[in-house]
Amino acid sequence: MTDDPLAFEVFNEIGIIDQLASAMLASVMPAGMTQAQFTVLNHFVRLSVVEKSPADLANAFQLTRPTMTSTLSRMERAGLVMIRPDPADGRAKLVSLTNEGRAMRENCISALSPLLPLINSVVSNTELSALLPALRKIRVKLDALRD
Amino acid sequence: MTDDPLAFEVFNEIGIIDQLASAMLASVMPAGMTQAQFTVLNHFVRLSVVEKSPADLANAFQLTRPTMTSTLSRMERAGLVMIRPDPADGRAKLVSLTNEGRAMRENCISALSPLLPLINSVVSNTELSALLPALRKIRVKLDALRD
DNA sequence: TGATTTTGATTAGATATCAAACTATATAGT
DNA sequence: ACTATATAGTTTGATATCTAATCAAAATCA
Repeated sequence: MTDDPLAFEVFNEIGIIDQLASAMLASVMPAGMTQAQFTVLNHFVRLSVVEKSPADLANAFQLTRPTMTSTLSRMERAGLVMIRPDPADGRAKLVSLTNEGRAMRENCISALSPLLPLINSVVSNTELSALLPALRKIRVKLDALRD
Repeated sequence: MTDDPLAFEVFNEIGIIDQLASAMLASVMPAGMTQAQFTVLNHFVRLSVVEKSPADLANAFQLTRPTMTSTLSRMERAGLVMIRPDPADGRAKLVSLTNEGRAMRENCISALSPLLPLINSVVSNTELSALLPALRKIRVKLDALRD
């Protein structure tokens, strides 16, 4: 059906899967919540981060600083994060979660859990385990290539 | 490091890979060209499609019709496609490639080819072959889930 | 036939994303 | 110290994407 190079076919499948998975995720999220914002909330909680600069956050997610500025502004407006000037660096700022942000993260986690059985009905954990190391390796190397 | 459900980790890796791969792709594309538009050009050429409605295109790429309207408008403005009313259905339209569109697709293909050796330096074709069937299966089943 | 529902395309309004350009502060180099 | 360079954040302007709402035409059905 296609005579694309193998790599392009693989990346094409990956793109479609990402799109479908993101759509599923978005459809169960609390109103107003997005994947980008959830990722930020989750980062703080999972890594027990207290304060982090927008630039560090952008780096952590492989996003540009303008993108992070934009997402953080929305989150601040929604009361999910607090942003203050960095006392040690006149250029920088420091972002931290509010209680509301932590609560919203909990809501998201709860909202996400019904997805798991659905996904497991589609792919077994065995298959996922087989996939994960290969994907991780590709991600790491692809990331390293950006130079 | 994480105790996320396996599925979330896999989808997370897939998301990052998609982002990195898309960025690589975008960086070599001819000026003004985007992945979304290339996908449309490629679809017409690869499947030898002559004319197709925006709705059919949207379906083919799992996109909403408004998204397709938007992309097609830009492509029409850029002279890459022609859009005419469907004589057989008063609601519908028919999209076809212009010569300029075909030429642009060729340019994109040429621009993309230098990426292959780069990618192959990161993942072998053996690994890609191993991955493809599993990814394809997940994509198909995930797609079928949208109901 | 006439009313209801479905479908195709668009518009409006939102978020996410990027690159390029700008401002302000910090760091490095001479 | 002074200049040049690098870094942090933002603004601007673009594309892609979504949902919700609208309009027109087709298909269904009663």
